[in-house]
Amino acid sequence: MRRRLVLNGGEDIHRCLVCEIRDQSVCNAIDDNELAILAKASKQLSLPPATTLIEEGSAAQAFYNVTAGTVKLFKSLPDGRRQITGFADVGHFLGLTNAGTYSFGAETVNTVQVCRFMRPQLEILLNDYPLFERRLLAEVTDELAEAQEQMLLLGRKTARERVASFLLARMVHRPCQVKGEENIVSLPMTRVDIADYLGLTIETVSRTISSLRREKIIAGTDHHGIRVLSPTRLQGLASGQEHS
Amino acid sequence: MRRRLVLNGGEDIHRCLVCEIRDQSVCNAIDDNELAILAKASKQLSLPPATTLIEEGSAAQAFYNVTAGTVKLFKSLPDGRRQITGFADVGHFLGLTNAGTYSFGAETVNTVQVCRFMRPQLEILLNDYPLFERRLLAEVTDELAEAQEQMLLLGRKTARERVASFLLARMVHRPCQVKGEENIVSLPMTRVDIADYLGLTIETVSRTISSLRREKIIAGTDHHGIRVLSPTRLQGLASGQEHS
DNA sequence: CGCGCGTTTGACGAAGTTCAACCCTGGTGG
DNA sequence: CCACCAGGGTTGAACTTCGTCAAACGCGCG
Repeated sequence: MRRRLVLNGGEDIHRCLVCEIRDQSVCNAIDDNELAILAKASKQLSLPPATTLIEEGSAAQAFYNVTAGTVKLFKSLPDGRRQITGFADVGHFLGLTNAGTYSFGAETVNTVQVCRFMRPQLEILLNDYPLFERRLLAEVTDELAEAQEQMLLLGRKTARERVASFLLARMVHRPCQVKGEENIVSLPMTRVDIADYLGLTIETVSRTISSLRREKIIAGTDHHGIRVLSPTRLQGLASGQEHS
Repeated sequence: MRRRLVLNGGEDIHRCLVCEIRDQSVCNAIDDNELAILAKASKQLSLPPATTLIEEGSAAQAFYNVTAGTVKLFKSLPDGRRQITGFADVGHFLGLTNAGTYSFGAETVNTVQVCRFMRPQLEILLNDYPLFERRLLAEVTDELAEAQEQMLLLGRKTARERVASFLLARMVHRPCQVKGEENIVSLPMTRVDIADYLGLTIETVSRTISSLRREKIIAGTDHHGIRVLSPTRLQGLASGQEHS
């Protein structure tokens, strides 16, 4: 069953070997001395902002691993209403599906680098490397837990709670490494994207952020960066402990 | 690596062998002549309505496969607001998680039969039967797609569209087999559960159903059964094509 | 019979959307 | 070099949908 792929050059294996985010992603399930196979199975792409990676309803042909930047995943209604179901950033994969077609769309938010695996290659990896499959199962299970948390947000939280949850999640999940700048939240996406992610309108998002700013819970650096002044109060807001 | 479990009786293997819903579930990944191992790894439980299967935040010790009835999965906020993230019925599993604790709760809706796998046993099955793991990956991937669809509903659909989507999903996904009763939707759960699933209040759910009834799109049999008179119009409503 | 639970219906109010105007910033071209 | 323009963001006022509160209904069960 195991099929060996022949290595045709030195640069391919080099790519995966020096990949800085390998141990953040599913690729860390492949052994160091087998990286040639991984490198051969995938192709690295660099994509400008607002590039469509996946067209909703199109044939499922590829699987992507994000190595730089942020990709938004979404579903739409015929009349154009859109719900962003998640942001895939460094270390996350996208494009897994059982059906023959994608049930969702994907578009780059900023400049993005991905490794693309065509479906047959992915199948081979799954078959040959049990650890890879296990790691993928773990990853999908995590995604599902996140999706459930988001359903709670969309179904039961107020606008304030949604925005607070969003900022908090981005703060803890993607901390700014710069010393003394720990509580800076980076928001590469536009207000439209945030609104479509939180199930609100851009006006409500804008008003809510302004309101949090007036209350000194956050402070704006610019439109794509926010400093959290009181993580505690933000946490309280996010879990709905404002009035109780 | 493969560990053989010893069979200690005839009835255990019999249970899985005669299991009528096996090929609807992850268990169909296990070969007929290996069913003894499956039977040994699991225990069948019968549970009355409103039984807590999983306590939110408790230690993750077991994995369940539903063989009869319906289980609701949910997440809650400290003040009691609740979001039902899905209903697991015949053939579906529940209880998979990466973390050591469950991030969600689970409770039976009606009388339920489950097969319970303790975590160590599940690990063994995953390690020894690649097909089982593959099947589970497929199942979780499907769950994720469903979750995304539900996010679209919760974030972007109106009350009418939500109720229509819900009824339609239950109709196509769980057709009534009785001849001449094809368009009967069974609703084992209460209005509270429906509301908590759709991100609405019981009053709004009730009003919306009444409204659909007045418009002759559906007809009520009793409170836990509804006949769909016009699947086409329901479909139109569900996808938001009312005004366009 | 009467109690309790789940459901339905109505009147009212609040949260968030819609519509519209305005502002700010960065890029382009005269 | 600066004016203009376009796209994203903010703010305000009116409106709509859905939630809240309250009352009544119906059904099953002790």
